[in-house]
Amino acid sequence: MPELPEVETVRIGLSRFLPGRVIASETHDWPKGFPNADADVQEFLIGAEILGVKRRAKVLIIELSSNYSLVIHLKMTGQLVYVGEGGRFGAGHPSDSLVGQLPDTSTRVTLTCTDGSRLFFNDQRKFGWMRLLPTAEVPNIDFFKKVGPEPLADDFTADDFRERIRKRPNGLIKAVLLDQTVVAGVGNIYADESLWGAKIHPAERVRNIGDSKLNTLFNELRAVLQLSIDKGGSSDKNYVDAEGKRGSYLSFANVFRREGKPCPRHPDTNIIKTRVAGRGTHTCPKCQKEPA
DNA sequence: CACTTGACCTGTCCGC
DNA sequence: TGCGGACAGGTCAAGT
Repeated sequence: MPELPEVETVRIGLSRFLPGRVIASETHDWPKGFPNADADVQEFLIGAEILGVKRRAKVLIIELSSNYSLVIHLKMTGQLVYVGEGGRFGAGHPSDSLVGQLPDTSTRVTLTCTDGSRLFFNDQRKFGWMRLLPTAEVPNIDFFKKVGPEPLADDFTADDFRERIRKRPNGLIKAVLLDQTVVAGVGNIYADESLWGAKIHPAERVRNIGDSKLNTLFNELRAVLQLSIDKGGSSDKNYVDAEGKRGSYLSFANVFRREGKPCPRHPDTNIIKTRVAGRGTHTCPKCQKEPA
């Protein structure tokens, strides 16, 4: 579920709560998702102070004073929820929250700090993972060696974007956008939203898309990602931020999960849902012309 | 090599 | 109400 804006929203939240806290204990029952040896956990996690929380692509990195880091991928249904010593932080309207009392049946890992606050790693579908690694080795994991540039980085330009996209001339543009080695952090929601913004059909081959369209796509992608971060990400079923709260981006979405509703540009034309590159795909048949 | 498809899991929703 | 099948926001491995 979580794409770049959701993971970034979690990072921002965790950065407010975690630094300075010291990990007192850890429990998990999930050898596949968190396979580190108990001895490493004892030596490098327990007693360590949390220094900071970083993000690269859709991966979170919690840096520890032991010179180790927790590296976490939420995949489709992962959540990282922090519960302060006095209970949940930021308890707003119940409708803001998608999680109840924790731990629950989806809780895979629980970290307890010396002040009694806790961090829960929940993951209903168990696709996510967590690794305790030496901080110096984090950039060397396979995923980071292959992953593309951050689309919101100041030095990432439209020229860079086109150059990377054009290395895959025969690819469907949506499949290329979703490929993490081309650009980091784009998933199904923001692929559909940015392609609608640029009026490009997701099944169009890259070689059939002109430079000006790719430039528009670059601008739309960055705008959509930034807007979603500003709105706290997209919550459909599972995603919540570090306080267990929903994000509101989907109420601003133009096509995603809006099948059967009118296209914002064409009130007389309804959004349709199809399948492109093996993924559910939302388009306006009027402004995104299907390739011949 | 470039591209596509299925597998990994669990839960939910939809049609019969 | 019960049951089977399709589907869900991500990545990899294996297939063509």
